[in-house]
Amino acid sequence: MGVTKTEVYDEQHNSLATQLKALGHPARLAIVQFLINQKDCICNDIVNELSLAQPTISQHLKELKNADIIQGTIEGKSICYCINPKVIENLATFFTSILTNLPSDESCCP
Amino acid sequence: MGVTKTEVYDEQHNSLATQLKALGHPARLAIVQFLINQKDCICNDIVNELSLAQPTISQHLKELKNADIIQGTIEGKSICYCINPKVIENLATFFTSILTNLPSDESCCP
DNA sequence: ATTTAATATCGTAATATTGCAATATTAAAA
DNA sequence: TTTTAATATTGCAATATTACGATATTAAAT
Repeated sequence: MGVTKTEVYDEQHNSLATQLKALGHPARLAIVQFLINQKDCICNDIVNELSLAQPTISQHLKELKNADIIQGTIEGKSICYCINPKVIENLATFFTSILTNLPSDESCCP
Repeated sequence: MGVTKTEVYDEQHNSLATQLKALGHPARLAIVQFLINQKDCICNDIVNELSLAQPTISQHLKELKNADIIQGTIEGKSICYCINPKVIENLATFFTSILTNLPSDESCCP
């Protein structure tokens, strides 16, 4: 039916999935990378960085914002976007905690 | 046009995106969680854990395997799946490195 | 050899995503 | 006030994803 059955999972998995899904596109990763590389968070000219049309990038930005990965405010005729450190911290914690919970014996699946 | 323009991005972003996308679904996160909770990697009965039909879970497992998140071998009439620690390590590193590269001044985007 | 149990594959319907041209919005600049 | 520049929204076509019933595969158990 093409629609994810979110009601079947717990809230933690659903929100994590939303964030990971938002980052699961190379354009959005490239945008995040670009935001990191910027010293201050003047996030102009993303369009010139990527070989995508402006509406496409705008759409990707919207999705990143919906997933709370980035946050932004309007600054005159441009926009100031930057990364939401909370979410990144959340994700970093998630993966490192998986790592620590993995069995040390890696030979179980040859 | 509905198709991601992978040729526009570098290889690092493309492969990272593949992994994140694979994890960007609550069912697949739940599967990963289940695999972690299992002490040894006998990964049976996932179907009974989730409220999804068996073909659906099989499909999700396939995607996790394609993205190299899990690895498995056939064990008689069942299958032994477990997590690929390399990829998780890779993702953990990615997010922690973002964290360290973030400006300490978080007040740039109010 | 037949049955059983676990998983995979096929086919298909419903829905979501991707990308962009055209157009709208908005606020600074002229 | 008109222009300009940056970004957002709309609409749409192409493609991908999600979910599952039906069926196939496979190897152990009977």
